[in-house]
Amino acid sequence: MGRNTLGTLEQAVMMVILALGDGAYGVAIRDELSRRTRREHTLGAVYTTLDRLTAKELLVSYLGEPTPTRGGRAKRYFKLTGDGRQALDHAVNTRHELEYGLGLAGKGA
Amino acid sequence: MGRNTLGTLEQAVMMVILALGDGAYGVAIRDELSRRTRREHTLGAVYTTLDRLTAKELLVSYLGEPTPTRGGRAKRYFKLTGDGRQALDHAVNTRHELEYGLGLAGKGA
DNA sequence: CTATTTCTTCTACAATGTAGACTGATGTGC
DNA sequence: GCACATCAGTCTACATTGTAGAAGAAATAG
Repeated sequence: MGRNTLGTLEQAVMMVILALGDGAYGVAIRDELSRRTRREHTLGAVYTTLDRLTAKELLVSYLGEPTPTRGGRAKRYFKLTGDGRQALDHAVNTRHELEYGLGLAGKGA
Repeated sequence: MGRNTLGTLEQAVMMVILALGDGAYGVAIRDELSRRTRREHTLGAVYTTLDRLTAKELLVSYLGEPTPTRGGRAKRYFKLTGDGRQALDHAVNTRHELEYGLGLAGKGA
């Protein structure tokens, strides 16, 4: 139990959580993820990933207060753990190592 | 037939193929991949990925001449197709979109 | 108290990741 | 030629990730 290779979605979700700072809960993560990847993602897919990352202790979650809006039940917020941060950094480094020397684009549509 | 999300290994293999240019055949790909990711990969794992990418027409392969070294049988070389190049570029762009604004490291251990 | 909205959990299956055994093709040295 | 060491690629099987959609729980409005 130590082999740690993050999948594409896993990395994406972790990055989105960093981007959202506080306020990183299920629905918000899903929306920001869809926005940044220009692609729809279902809540189920996102939560599954969130759960697995939490099980691997790369994320931790805590419950917030319910907001006084209709249906505003308590949200579960997520943030990276030290291990999570480390795993993500490692993935980013590996990525750079792979891209090194290639003339890969970087412009969007 | 349109769903196109490249996995971590798939992207890595494609990048390594670009990095190797000509000379991108199984064993060489495995070695360069292991070197860049600082991690061992088995031939089986690499070939499986190579086959799947070929099936998706993101790669094409062609046989080379046998080299006159002991056991030097003919190698199967791989290169990206137009679709492959496009899929990789897309993945890279999405990645940048995700990293945008985060202060992610870039230095290795 | 039931309808509706917001958010989360559960279940199931498809796609990717990974390992290791197995097969085929060459040369080497007797 | 024959047994063997090498280099390369194929096949099989199972673990981990990706993805969807249905179901469940909490909250407010009326």
